[in-house]
This record gives sequence, C-alpha cells and structure tokens, in this order.
Amino acid sequence: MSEKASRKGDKREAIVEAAIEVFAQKGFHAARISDVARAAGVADGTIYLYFDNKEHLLLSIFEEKMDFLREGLLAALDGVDCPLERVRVFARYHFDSVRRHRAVSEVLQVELRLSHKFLKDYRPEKLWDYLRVFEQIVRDGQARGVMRPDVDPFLAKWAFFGALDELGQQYVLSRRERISPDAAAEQVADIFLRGMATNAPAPSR
Amino acid sequence: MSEKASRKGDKREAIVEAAIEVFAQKGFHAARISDVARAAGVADGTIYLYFDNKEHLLLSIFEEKMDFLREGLLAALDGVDCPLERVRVFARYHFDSVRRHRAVSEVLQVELRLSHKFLKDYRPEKLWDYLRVFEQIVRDGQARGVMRPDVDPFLAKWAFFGALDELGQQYVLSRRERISPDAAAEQVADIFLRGMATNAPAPSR
DNA sequence: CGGGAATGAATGAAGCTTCATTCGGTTAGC
DNA sequence: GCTAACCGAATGAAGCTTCATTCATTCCCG
Repeated sequence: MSEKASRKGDKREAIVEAAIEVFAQKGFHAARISDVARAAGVADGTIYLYFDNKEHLLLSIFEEKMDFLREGLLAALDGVDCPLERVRVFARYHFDSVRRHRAVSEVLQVELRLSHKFLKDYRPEKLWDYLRVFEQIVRDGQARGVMRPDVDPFLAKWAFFGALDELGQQYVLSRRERISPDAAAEQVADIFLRGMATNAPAPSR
Repeated sequence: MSEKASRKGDKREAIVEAAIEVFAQKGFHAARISDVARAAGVADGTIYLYFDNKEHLLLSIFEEKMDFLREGLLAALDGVDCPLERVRVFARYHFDSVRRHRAVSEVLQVELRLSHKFLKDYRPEKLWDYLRVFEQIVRDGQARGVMRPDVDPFLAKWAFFGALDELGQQYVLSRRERISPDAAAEQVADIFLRGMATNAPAPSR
C-alpha cells in the first residue's frame, strides 16, 4: 500500500539521494549519470524524466537540502531567546548537521561554491536565507546591547560561516579523526561570542 | 641580452600566468588547454613541453603561489613581536594579497579545495605551511600569557582561515562592491583577538 | 489492451593529448 | 668567413576517449 501510494515520488527521491552520495564521493564533474543511475537503481534515461539535465539535478539538491537545513535551524533556535545563546545553538546545529548528513555537507561545501562562482545565473538564495538568520541574531544582540555596536553584522556573518564551513570541511575530509564536531562548535562559538559580546553585558530582560 | 638570457624560463612563466587568468575566469574544468595556450601566446603542444598534463599545470600554480604567499607573510610579520599584533598583521596581509593578486586568489579559493578533496594523492602542504604560521602565533601567545590557554590552536587556525577565505571569496565574487578588504581585515582581527585574548593581558616583556 | 513510465543502447559533441613536421639558431668542417 | 648538417624547441591538426543526452522499444498497471 504505502509502497504503491508513494510510488511516484519514490523514484525522484531515490535519484536525489543517490546523486548526493555519488557527488559527495567523486565530485559532480567526475560523477557520471550512469553512476547515479546505478546507485539509484534506475536506468540512465529515467533520470531525464525527472530532471532536465545533470546540472539541474545538482541545483535541485542545493535547493531542497538548504531548505531542509534552514528549517532545522529555526526549529533548533526556537525558544532560545538570548542572542548570545542563539549563536552557540547555531554553531552546534551546524556541526550536528554536518555529522548527521555528511554526504549532503560534502556536496554543499564544494559544489555550491563552484556553482555560485561559475554557473552564469545561479544565486544560492537558499544559502543566503540560512545565513541571514545569523545576521539577524547579531542585529538583535546589538539592539539589546549584548553585542558590540561596532561589529558589522554582514562581515561577521561571512566570517562566522567561513569558520563553520572550513571546520566542517576539515572534519569531513579528515574522516573525523582529528576534529570533534562538538569541540569545533564550542570553539567557534567561544571565539565569536567573546569577539562580538559587549564587555559588560546588559541586564538580561 | 637579457631577453636571451631569460629566454628559457619565459615561456613556462607565461603559461603559468596565463593559466591563472584563464582558470580564475572560467574555472579549471571549463578552461580548455587551447584557451591557456592562446592567452600565453604559445601553441597547445608547447604546454606539454613544460607540464605533464592539465592537472599538473594546476598543481604547479598551487605550489608556486603558496610559496610566494607564505614568504610575503613572513616578511610582513618580520619585526612584529606581540602575538596579538601578529594576528592583525596576518589578517591585513591576507586581504591585501587577495586584492593585489585577485586571479591567484580565485584559483586558490576554489580549485585548491577541489583538488584537495578529489585528487587521490594531493596534499596541499604549502597551504598548511602558510596556516601553520597562525597556529604558531597562537601557541606563542598562550606561552606568553596573552592568549587564553583554552583556545585550541589547531581549531582556531581553521576557523581563522575559514573566516579569511570566505570573506576573501565574497570580496572577489562581489566585484568589490560590498566588501572593503581593509574593513574585513580589521573585523576578522577584532573578533578573533577579542575571542582569543586573555582578559587581563600578562605584563609585556 | 491502452498509455504512461522506464529502459539502455546508440549517438555525437567535446577537448585532452599526441606526434610528425617545421624552423630558427648553433656548431663544425672546409 | 661561409655553408652544410644538426639540434631541439615549438607547432597545431587529428585521434581517441569519455560521457551527457536522446529516443525507439519494452514493460506493466488499471
């Protein structure tokens, strides 16, 4: 029953998940459509029933997974009021996502950058949405007086993301031998919190 | 005279510089050998007199330019004693390099990551040498008591580099409209210095 | 049986690499 | 001093491989 009911979406879903694994493993460029097809258990041509071309398949992964990540982030932040604490939760959530969705992270870390740079008209709006959450946390923190007003939220956002992303990449590349995601999260949070907080925190409210 | 004396190295050099421009512009994958050859003013086949293959050409760029960057960094740090100040100089030097060698930066930012991840046996030792300078600054700072001992120099190194690299990338991508390299350098330095410094600096010696 | 979904072999473009050939300059012989 | 033989850097057209994509055919469900 349930197998049949979800039949339609199943194949598309299988292709997406297979593509994530294959792209993470070999990289988008080196991955062949036939690799993805084999991993998904479908024929080469079937992929073209669901996606216009190889590139479109990649972009679909970006869009869908970034949406998914952002939603998880908002859920993780839900109920956390203090901007300082929200920064810490952000860092923890990010590294937790890397650990739990390793292949997705690998694809995003490498291919999203590449696509943004070289695909003529692709703008990673979904990534920006994700990061805008951090920017807003900083603005809130400044409005509440718990973060220094001379921090530039725009620059801080990219610095913070760069730190998260680079450590995430090292974690993934090093096959988790050298880096503990938990330690990385606390370290990045510590540095940025001390870096951005006002010396004398305003009274909590 | 001098033209003849330097005749030999000239062509190789021309190819490397042309490749940097072309790779920065189109990306390694999309760049054709014939593009590089045309830009360098040589024939396609000539490139293979100096480089084993396309990939080797790319790796040569990494090796040579990272060496160059590290030497410049050491020169910039020369005579700067205080670890805190050295962090600031590092950040300034990095963004200055991005601004002054935009094409090189673009190639390193994108292709070095890719190569590290997907070329079976390429380890970007030269990048690690560059970053090890930062790690050593932190260790010195801790030994002198001006940086918190609970900062992990290894993690801090990657976080710092991630922040520099991401902002550098945004600067390059945005065609320098939104980001001032100077502001970025000060912002990253500020955050990391406040993030890593001990509250009460030890007496300077 | 009808029709949409799926197949996978065939196609053809793309571009890295090769290599037979060219050509300017250097050496050696007279 | 002049010419001939040689050298090896440089050339660039063509070969060869590698896939992304297509589409005629088959399959299977209702």
